Amino acid sequence: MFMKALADETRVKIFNMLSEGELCACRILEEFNITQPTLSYHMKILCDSGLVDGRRDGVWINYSINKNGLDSLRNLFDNISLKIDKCNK
Amino acid sequence: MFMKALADETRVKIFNMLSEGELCACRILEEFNITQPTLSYHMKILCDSGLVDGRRDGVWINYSINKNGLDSLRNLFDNISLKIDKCNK
DNA sequence: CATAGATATAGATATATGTCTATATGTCAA
DNA sequence: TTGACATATAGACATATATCTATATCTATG
Repeated sequence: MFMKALADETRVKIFNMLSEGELCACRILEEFNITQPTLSYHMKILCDSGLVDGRRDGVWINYSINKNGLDSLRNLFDNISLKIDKCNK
Repeated sequence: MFMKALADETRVKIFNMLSEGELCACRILEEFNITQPTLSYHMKILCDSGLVDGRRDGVWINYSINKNGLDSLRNLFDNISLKIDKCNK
Protein backbone atom coordinates (compact mmCIF):
# COMPACT_ATOMS: atom_id res chain seq x y z
CA MET A 1 0.00 0.00 0.00
CA PHE A 2 1.43 3.33 -1.15
CA MET A 3 0.16 5.44 1.71
CA LYS A 4 1.36 3.17 4.46
CA ALA A 5 4.80 3.13 2.87
CA LEU A 6 4.95 6.91 3.09
CA ALA A 7 3.30 7.19 6.50
CA ASP A 8 6.67 7.16 8.25
CA GLU A 9 8.95 10.23 8.51
CA THR A 10 12.08 8.27 7.76
CA ARG A 11 10.62 6.66 4.65
CA VAL A 12 9.34 9.97 3.33
CA LYS A 13 12.83 11.44 3.71
CA ILE A 14 14.33 8.45 1.92
CA PHE A 15 11.78 8.82 -0.86
CA ASN A 16 12.71 12.47 -1.25
CA MET A 17 16.40 11.64 -1.26
CA LEU A 18 15.78 9.15 -4.06
CA SER A 19 14.06 11.82 -6.12
CA GLU A 20 17.56 13.25 -6.63
CA GLY A 21 18.68 9.95 -8.11
CA GLU A 22 19.71 6.40 -7.33
CA LEU A 23 21.36 5.78 -3.95
CA CYS A 24 23.11 2.87 -2.27
CA ALA A 25 21.74 1.66 1.08
CA CYS A 26 24.99 2.60 2.78
CA ARG A 27 24.70 6.18 1.50
CA ILE A 28 21.14 6.45 2.76
CA LEU A 29 22.14 5.02 6.11
CA GLU A 30 24.64 7.85 6.63
CA GLU A 31 21.81 10.39 6.69
CA PHE A 32 19.93 8.81 9.57
CA ASN A 33 20.51 7.86 13.16
CA ILE A 34 19.20 4.35 12.71
CA THR A 35 20.88 0.97 12.55
CA GLN A 36 21.44 -0.97 9.34
CA PRO A 37 18.69 -3.52 10.11
CA THR A 38 16.22 -0.71 10.68
CA LEU A 39 17.07 0.81 7.32
CA SER A 40 16.74 -2.61 5.73
CA TYR A 41 13.27 -2.85 7.26
CA HIS A 42 12.24 0.51 5.81
CA MET A 43 13.68 -0.25 2.37
CA LYS A 44 11.73 -3.49 2.28
CA ILE A 45 8.51 -1.65 2.98
CA LEU A 46 9.26 0.95 0.31
CA CYS A 47 10.15 -1.73 -2.26
CA ASP A 48 7.14 -3.92 -1.40
CA SER A 49 4.87 -0.92 -1.88
CA GLY A 50 6.06 -0.57 -5.48
CA LEU A 51 7.29 2.98 -4.98
CA VAL A 52 10.97 2.07 -4.88
CA ASP A 53 13.19 -0.34 -6.79
CA GLY A 54 16.31 -2.08 -5.52
CA ARG A 55 19.02 -2.98 -8.02
CA ARG A 56 21.84 -5.18 -6.85
CA ASP A 57 25.28 -4.07 -7.97
CA GLY A 58 27.64 -6.61 -6.55
CA VAL A 59 27.63 -6.25 -2.81
CA TRP A 60 25.64 -3.05 -2.89
CA ILE A 61 21.99 -2.44 -3.57
CA ASN A 62 21.08 0.74 -5.36
CA TYR A 63 17.66 2.12 -4.68
CA SER A 64 15.63 4.37 -6.93
CA ILE A 65 12.09 5.57 -7.29
CA ASN A 66 9.84 3.32 -9.34
CA LYS A 67 8.31 5.66 -11.92
CA ASN A 68 5.28 3.42 -12.45
CA GLY A 69 4.53 3.35 -8.76
CA LEU A 70 4.85 7.09 -8.50
CA ASP A 71 2.63 7.59 -11.54
CA SER A 72 -0.03 5.30 -10.07
CA LEU A 73 0.02 7.37 -6.93
CA ARG A 74 -0.28 10.58 -8.95
CA ASN A 75 -3.16 9.21 -11.02
CA LEU A 76 -4.96 8.26 -7.85
CA PHE A 77 -5.04 11.84 -6.63
CA ASP A 78 -5.46 13.36 -10.06
CA ASN A 79 -8.58 11.27 -10.56
CA ILE A 80 -10.02 12.33 -7.23
CA SER A 81 -9.26 15.93 -8.14
CA LEU A 82 -11.04 15.55 -11.49
CA LYS A 83 -14.02 13.92 -9.82
CA ILE A 84 -14.33 16.83 -7.44
CA ASP A 85 -14.14 19.39 -10.22
CA LYS A 86 -16.90 17.52 -12.02
CA CYS A 87 -19.11 17.56 -8.91
CA ASN A 88 -18.63 21.29 -8.41
CA LYS A 89 -19.65 22.14 -11.96
CA MET B 1 0.65 14.91 7.86
CA PHE B 2 -1.11 13.92 4.65
CA MET B 3 0.30 10.42 4.34
CA LYS B 4 -0.43 9.36 7.89
CA ALA B 5 -3.99 10.52 7.44
CA LEU B 6 -4.36 8.21 4.45
CA ALA B 7 -2.38 5.33 5.94
CA ASP B 8 -5.54 3.71 7.27
CA GLU B 9 -7.94 1.65 5.13
CA THR B 10 -11.03 3.20 6.66
CA ARG B 11 -9.81 6.75 6.12
CA VAL B 12 -8.86 6.05 2.51
CA LYS B 13 -12.37 4.72 1.89
CA ILE B 14 -13.87 7.80 3.51
CA PHE B 15 -11.65 10.03 1.39
CA ASN B 16 -12.81 8.24 -1.74
CA MET B 17 -16.45 8.51 -0.66
CA LEU B 18 -15.98 12.25 -0.23
CA SER B 19 -14.63 12.54 -3.76
CA GLU B 20 -18.24 11.96 -4.85
CA GLY B 21 -19.30 14.98 -2.83
CA GLU B 22 -20.08 16.27 0.62
CA LEU B 23 -21.32 13.75 3.18
CA CYS B 24 -22.72 13.90 6.71
CA ALA B 25 -20.95 11.89 9.41
CA CYS B 26 -24.05 9.77 9.92
CA ARG B 27 -24.09 8.85 6.24
CA ILE B 28 -20.44 7.84 6.34
CA LEU B 29 -21.02 5.82 9.49
CA GLU B 30 -23.59 3.67 7.69
CA GLU B 31 -20.92 2.36 5.34
CA PHE B 32 -18.66 0.95 8.04
CA ASN B 33 -18.81 -1.51 10.89
CA ILE B 34 -17.36 0.91 13.38
CA THR B 35 -18.85 2.85 16.26
CA GLN B 36 -19.63 6.56 16.16
CA PRO B 37 -16.67 7.50 18.38
CA THR B 38 -14.32 5.60 16.11
CA LEU B 39 -15.61 7.48 13.08
CA SER B 40 -15.25 10.73 14.99
CA TYR B 41 -11.63 9.80 15.68
CA HIS B 42 -10.96 9.17 12.00
CA MET B 43 -12.70 12.35 10.85
CA LYS B 44 -10.60 14.36 13.27
CA ILE B 45 -7.42 12.92 11.81
CA LEU B 46 -8.59 13.62 8.26
CA CYS B 47 -9.59 17.19 9.14
CA ASP B 48 -6.41 17.89 11.10
CA SER B 49 -4.35 16.73 8.13
CA GLY B 50 -5.93 19.42 5.96
CA LEU B 51 -7.29 16.96 3.44
CA VAL B 52 -10.89 17.17 4.64
CA ASP B 53 -13.16 19.98 5.80
CA GLY B 54 -16.04 19.75 8.26
CA ARG B 55 -18.93 22.16 7.89
CA ARG B 56 -21.49 22.29 10.65
CA ASP B 57 -25.09 22.41 9.47
CA GLY B 58 -27.15 22.54 12.63
CA VAL B 59 -26.77 19.25 14.39
CA TRP B 60 -24.97 17.62 11.50
CA ILE B 61 -21.46 18.02 10.24
CA ASN B 62 -20.90 17.79 6.53
CA TYR B 63 -17.50 16.61 5.41
CA SER B 64 -15.87 17.31 2.09
CA ILE B 65 -12.45 17.13 0.53
CA ASN B 66 -10.30 20.22 1.00
CA LYS B 67 -9.19 21.11 -2.50
CA ASN B 68 -6.12 22.99 -1.29
CA GLY B 69 -4.96 20.01 0.74
CA LEU B 70 -5.47 17.69 -2.17
CA ASP B 71 -3.62 20.04 -4.50
CA SER B 72 -0.69 20.26 -2.08
CA LEU B 73 -0.52 16.51 -2.05
CA ARG B 74 -0.62 16.39 -5.85
CA ASN B 75 2.08 19.03 -6.17
CA LEU B 76 4.28 17.05 -3.83
CA PHE B 77 4.28 14.04 -6.11
CA ASP B 78 4.23 16.05 -9.31
CA ASN B 79 7.40 17.80 -8.20
CA ILE B 80 9.12 14.54 -7.40
CA SER B 81 8.08 13.22 -10.79
CA LEU B 82 9.49 16.30 -12.51
CA LYS B 83 12.73 16.00 -10.56
CA ILE B 84 13.13 12.41 -11.67
CA ASP B 85 12.50 13.26 -15.31
CA LYS B 86 15.14 15.95 -15.05
CA CYS B 87 17.67 13.49 -13.58
CA ASN B 88 17.03 10.97 -16.34
CA LYS B 89 17.61 13.48 -19.09
C1' DC C 1 -35.02 25.19 30.40
C1' DA C 2 -35.53 20.12 29.47
C1' DT C 3 -35.19 16.69 26.13
C1' DA C 4 -33.60 14.33 21.99
C1' DG C 5 -30.38 13.47 18.74
C1' DA C 6 -25.56 14.29 16.51
C1' DT C 7 -20.92 14.53 17.50
C1' DA C 8 -16.72 14.72 20.71
C1' DT C 9 -13.85 13.27 24.55
C1' DA C 10 -11.91 10.11 28.16
C1' DG C 11 -10.08 5.97 29.45
C1' DA C 12 -9.03 1.11 28.57
C1' DT C 13 -7.04 -2.26 25.61
C1' DA C 14 -5.44 -5.23 21.74
C1' DT C 15 -2.74 -4.98 17.74
C1' DA C 16 0.57 -2.74 14.61
C1' DT C 17 4.79 -0.43 13.97
C1' DG C 18 9.55 1.04 14.46
C1' DT C 19 13.56 0.16 16.78
C1' DC C 20 17.31 -2.43 18.71
C1' DT C 21 20.87 -6.52 19.26
C1' DA C 22 22.39 -10.80 17.59
C1' DT C 23 22.93 -13.56 13.81
C1' DA C 24 22.35 -15.23 9.05
C1' DT C 25 22.93 -14.74 4.18
C1' DG C 26 24.92 -13.12 -0.01
C1' DT C 27 28.87 -11.46 -2.91
C1' DC C 28 33.41 -10.56 -4.16
C1' DA C 29 38.39 -11.11 -3.99
C1' DA C 30 42.60 -13.25 -2.42
C1' DT D 1 37.26 -21.86 0.01
C1' DT D 2 37.90 -18.42 3.32
C1' DG D 3 37.64 -13.63 4.96
C1' DA D 4 35.64 -9.14 4.67
C1' DC D 5 31.97 -6.40 4.00
C1' DA D 6 26.95 -5.22 2.51
C1' DT D 7 22.46 -6.47 3.37
C1' DA D 8 18.57 -9.46 5.43
C1' DT D 9 16.20 -11.96 9.04
C1' DA D 10 14.82 -13.27 13.86
C1' DG D 11 13.41 -12.12 18.23
C1' DA D 12 12.54 -8.78 21.87
C1' DC D 13 10.42 -4.66 23.26
C1' DA D 14 8.60 0.21 23.73
C1' DT D 15 5.51 3.26 21.57
C1' DA D 16 1.76 4.41 18.37
C1' DT D 17 -2.64 3.42 16.54
C1' DA D 18 -7.39 1.86 16.07
C1' DT D 19 -10.98 0.28 18.48
C1' DC D 20 -14.41 -0.11 22.11
C1' DT D 21 -17.68 1.51 26.18
C1' DA D 22 -19.13 5.22 28.94
C1' DT D 23 -19.95 9.85 29.18
C1' DA D 24 -19.77 14.74 27.90
C1' DT D 25 -20.88 18.48 24.82
C1' DC D 26 -23.37 20.83 21.35
C1' DT D 27 -27.67 22.24 18.77
C1' DA D 28 -32.42 22.58 17.82
C1' DT D 29 -37.09 22.34 19.39
C1' DG D 30 -41.11 21.93 22.48
